[in-house]
Amino acid sequence: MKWTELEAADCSLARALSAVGDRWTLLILRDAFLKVRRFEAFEASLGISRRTLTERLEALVAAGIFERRPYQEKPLRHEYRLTEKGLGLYPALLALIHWGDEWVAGPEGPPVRHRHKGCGQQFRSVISCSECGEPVTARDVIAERRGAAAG
Amino acid sequence: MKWTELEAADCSLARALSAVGDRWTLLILRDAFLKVRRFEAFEASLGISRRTLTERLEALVAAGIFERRPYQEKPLRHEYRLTEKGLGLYPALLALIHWGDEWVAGPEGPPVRHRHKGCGQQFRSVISCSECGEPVTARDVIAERRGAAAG
DNA sequence: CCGAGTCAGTTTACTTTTGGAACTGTATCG
DNA sequence: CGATACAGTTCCAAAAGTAAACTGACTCGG
Repeated sequence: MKWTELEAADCSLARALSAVGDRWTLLILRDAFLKVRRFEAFEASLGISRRTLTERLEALVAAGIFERRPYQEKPLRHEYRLTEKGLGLYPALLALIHWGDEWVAGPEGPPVRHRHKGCGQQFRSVISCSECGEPVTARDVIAERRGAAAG
Repeated sequence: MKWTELEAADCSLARALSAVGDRWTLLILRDAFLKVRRFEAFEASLGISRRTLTERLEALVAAGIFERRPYQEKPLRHEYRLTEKGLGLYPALLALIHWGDEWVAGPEGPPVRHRHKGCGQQFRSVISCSECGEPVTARDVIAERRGAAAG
């Protein structure tokens, strides 16, 4: 199977992954959420090869997750900024980070804490139900395929 | 950079990705949450090459995300089941799926809907603050590095 | 004006990973 | 006995990734 085929799959996860389901891509997004915007800054922060970085940035722009916009002329230089679509990935990143905090953190605990501007507290992300507001785990959910019910 | 180095990074996302940050791995997990457990079943469902599937399953077992347990003797056969650590990835998967639903679904809308056993309703996942319960977006969060504050 | 430095890539040569198909080995079924 | 099921393993070619050097527009200091 090729990754272009995945895009056409009738599965939101497969489609999401065809856009961002790659090791480097997710790390690039992490940096983007930490305000990294320029080619050299991504390279320095990640240790990614320049060729691969070029490819990933192009793909993310093509996917509408980054916007490539000039930040100076003479010489013309561009920076990469998250679009609304890109910002929408934040919950997924946060969920992954908090899984990492819980299951694979070192002895010193999570390296980064997150503070909620709204209430001023350090927090963990909680996934909850849009309808009743209760927290949701894998065991609380039934997946139903369009049309018929399914496991 | 090699992916073994990533594991040692002082970043929960990097560590999480060193375990599951790969296109196939996430799709394997999707199937696992849909009760797929056997080698041939994963292969048929995914269209992954047998070699790559073998590798990924071994890595997931080594990471403690899958447990490999016999389901028959004569001939001895094993199945792959999610551990608690693996089940803990559900919020991240769900967040990614709902991002896919919102941003990359086809004209017919999301292929799979999720129903909450607790309240019986179809729902979307909402990421919220563990302290105040309010929904959280990228703009509501300040990341603070261990020790000192940071952007 | 010259040489060094900055930034964003592109090119080249080499290594690693992946895909796909065939092969292995145990066991059951008819 | 031959066919089928299952879970891999092995082989080779193709694709993707790496590091390092190169390009090209421009700025700055002297």
